[in-house]
Amino acid sequence: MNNMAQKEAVRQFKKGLISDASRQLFGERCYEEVTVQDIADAAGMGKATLYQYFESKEEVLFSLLASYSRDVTRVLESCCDANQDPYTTLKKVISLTYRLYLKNNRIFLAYISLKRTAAFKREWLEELNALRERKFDLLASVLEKGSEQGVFIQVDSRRFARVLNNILRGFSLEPLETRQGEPIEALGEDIIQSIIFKGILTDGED
Amino acid sequence: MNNMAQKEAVRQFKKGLISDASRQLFGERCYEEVTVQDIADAAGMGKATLYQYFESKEEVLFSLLASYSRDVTRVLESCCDANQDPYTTLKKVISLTYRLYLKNNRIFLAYISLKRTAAFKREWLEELNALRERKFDLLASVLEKGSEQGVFIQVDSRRFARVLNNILRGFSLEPLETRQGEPIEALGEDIIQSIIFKGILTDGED
Amino acid sequence: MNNMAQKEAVRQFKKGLISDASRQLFGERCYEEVTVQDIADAAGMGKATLYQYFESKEEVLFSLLASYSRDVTRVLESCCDANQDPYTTLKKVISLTYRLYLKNNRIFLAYISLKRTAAFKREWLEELNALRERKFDLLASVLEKGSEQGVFIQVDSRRFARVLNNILRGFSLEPLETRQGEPIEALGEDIIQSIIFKGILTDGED
Amino acid sequence: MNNMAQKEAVRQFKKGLISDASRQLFGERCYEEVTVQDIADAAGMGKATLYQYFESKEEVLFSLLASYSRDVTRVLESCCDANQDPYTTLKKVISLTYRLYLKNNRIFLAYISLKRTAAFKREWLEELNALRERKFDLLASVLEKGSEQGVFIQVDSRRFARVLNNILRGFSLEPLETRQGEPIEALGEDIIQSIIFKGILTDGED
DNA sequence: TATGAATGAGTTTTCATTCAT
DNA sequence: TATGAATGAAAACTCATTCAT
Repeated sequence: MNNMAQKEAVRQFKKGLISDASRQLFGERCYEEVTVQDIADAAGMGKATLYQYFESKEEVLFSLLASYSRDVTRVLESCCDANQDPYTTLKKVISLTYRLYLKNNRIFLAYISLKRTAAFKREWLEELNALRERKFDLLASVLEKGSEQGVFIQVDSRRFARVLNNILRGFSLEPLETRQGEPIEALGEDIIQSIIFKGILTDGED
Repeated sequence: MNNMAQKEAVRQFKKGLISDASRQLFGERCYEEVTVQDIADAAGMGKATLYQYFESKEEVLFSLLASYSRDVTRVLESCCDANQDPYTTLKKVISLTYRLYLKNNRIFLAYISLKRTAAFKREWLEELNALRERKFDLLASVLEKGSEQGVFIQVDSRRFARVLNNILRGFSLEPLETRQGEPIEALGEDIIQSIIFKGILTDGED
Repeated sequence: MNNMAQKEAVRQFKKGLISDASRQLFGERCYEEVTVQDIADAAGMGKATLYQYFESKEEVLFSLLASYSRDVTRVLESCCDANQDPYTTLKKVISLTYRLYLKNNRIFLAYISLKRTAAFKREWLEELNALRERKFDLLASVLEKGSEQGVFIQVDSRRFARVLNNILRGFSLEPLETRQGEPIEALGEDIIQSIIFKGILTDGED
Repeated sequence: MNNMAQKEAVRQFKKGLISDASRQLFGERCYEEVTVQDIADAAGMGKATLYQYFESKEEVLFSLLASYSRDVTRVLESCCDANQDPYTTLKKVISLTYRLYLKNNRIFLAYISLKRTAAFKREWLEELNALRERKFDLLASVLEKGSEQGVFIQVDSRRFARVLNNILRGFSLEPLETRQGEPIEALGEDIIQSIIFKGILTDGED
């Protein structure tokens, strides 16, 4: 019978409730400030119930990180599959990646804080590192293709990927730095794209 | 009398001991992981003594942030004063700012977490915001000058400054994201400079 | 109708499954360390099902204690019935009782801890006390018979029974005190019997 | 200056307050039932203060166990030093050891429960094992001397010591088994001594 | 002024028991 | 009847901050 499958579906649905609640909360406040009780309340369940789905508060964060990383990878994969010219591909990559980064900026911050602690399991770290590697592989492949075609400059594509990643990360953190409640006019994607592609010089000086 | 000035000097010296110790510790571990006891030990004094110089752990962080922001401002000011061509000036600005950001990346992270909390006094926030404004003013002035001279592209110089700041911030956080103990070959300043100035396109496409 | 009896038989059978499982577990780990989930798992049923047969974890322990006490009583009764000479009878009593104590030493420990708590029902305590009384009656009767026949020393047979009980209890706890994994050569029953019967003096000093 | 010594003395005094309070509480209720808050309250201090003197609840128990074991050892040493005939010595040993065991019976029980857990540090176990060894050495030496002089029976003195220890332990636990509030007339030491020395047979049967 | 000592508020996690199917 | 899921109560422990000397 598909009783088993249904059970698992329900279970995944409930895990989803917890994930959604925590995603929301971690998006508003930082990891340490959000208590397990908060998450349970927001997910509409008892605190102990949460522990039936996640073994610890850290695992809740991990599941969010993994899901977010998988999203990034998926986005990159679909961009690559599209098989367009490197320039168009990269424009899309930048746009989609930036939006994902922006949405999860506080979770990324929590990751940086927690990954060194003992509570953060080695296997989680390895899974996230693997996803990270995959991300860089995909990013590098796009860049390499562009280099080969003479569209992008010639640089070690791996370093190139790191550069791109760092730039996007930097942009994604800006909203956290500026005072909440005083929303600065968002930095349009156009300017980001422009800088990345063309730099700030008007002309080939240097 | 001179006695008063001397006392104040001693006081500032002791505050400096605490600042130095905490700068060191916050550079190694994240804000939450460093205890007040750790700082007091590293500063060579009792825990209670620390509270004679700073009203709270948060104020210690604030003082570090303020000092670091003032350093950035000072760097920018000296670059501007040098009165060189915009391109040379900006190269220096990027190099020096990036280094300061890199050195204080963990402190910046703590700032993001804490600035919204009640423990972080409004007046501190205002002081830091003022320093931030000053930084952007200086950055924008450099960029504007370059734009006027036709060396840099024409963009709202304020947005331009934010772009630059975000990019440098992004690069400065990379060491925190990569797995400790597996030191990646650092991303040279040259590539950062190159991207910022010239972008990644080989040629004026788009 | 027979249906009723059969139902009750099934019920008793299931209770037996739980008892057997818990006896096994309480023999390996202490009461607090064994969870209700552990017992249910070992008994091959759901946790909630267990509560259809026992009202609480404490009652599971109680049933074990009662069963064990009844075993002791039964052993004593059979020894007395055998109608052998007091010395032979007592030797058998000591041997069999010691073995039962040894096997249930951890359960006895749990009993001591729990019997004062509110969760341990007064009626259970009374039932166990009654069984205890019965045990002492039987023990005392054996000893008294021996005293009357001049084989055993003359002491208040009730106190005598307590002495015997305490000595056997003491021996039965030794395996719990010694470091697990470093199994000491077990203290043979012979030496226990010898001490109890003849003491440690070679000769009637004092 | 003896400032340092005085500080240490005060510290030891405070540790003593905690030890005394916990000894009292662990004597009344079992280890699990006594909370850290209970101990702190009884010692007249805050919960966190207790953690300045002991690193964990387990360490409080350990210190009690160690102190009690040292007491036993000290008693045995003083008995041996007295250099009296083995019989007199052993009588004293039994009497004093029994009293110490009786006083600490519930703590001993807690030890049995906890020693296998991870929270109970290996070094504590080793220290207690060493004290235990020392106890058996002393006990064995008394018994051996008696055996050599032909006063006590000839048995491997080490096994002999274990026998004695087990018997005394058994007696010491009786008060825990009987229903509190219904104090049975205590089993006099005379009968314990008598059994140990002369056994229960009137005469050399077997 | 300098400081060790004291502390309460707060957090994660476990587990026996009940509920809903 | 059988059971997985839900849960509140409880407990150990930490740490920034204050107190007393």
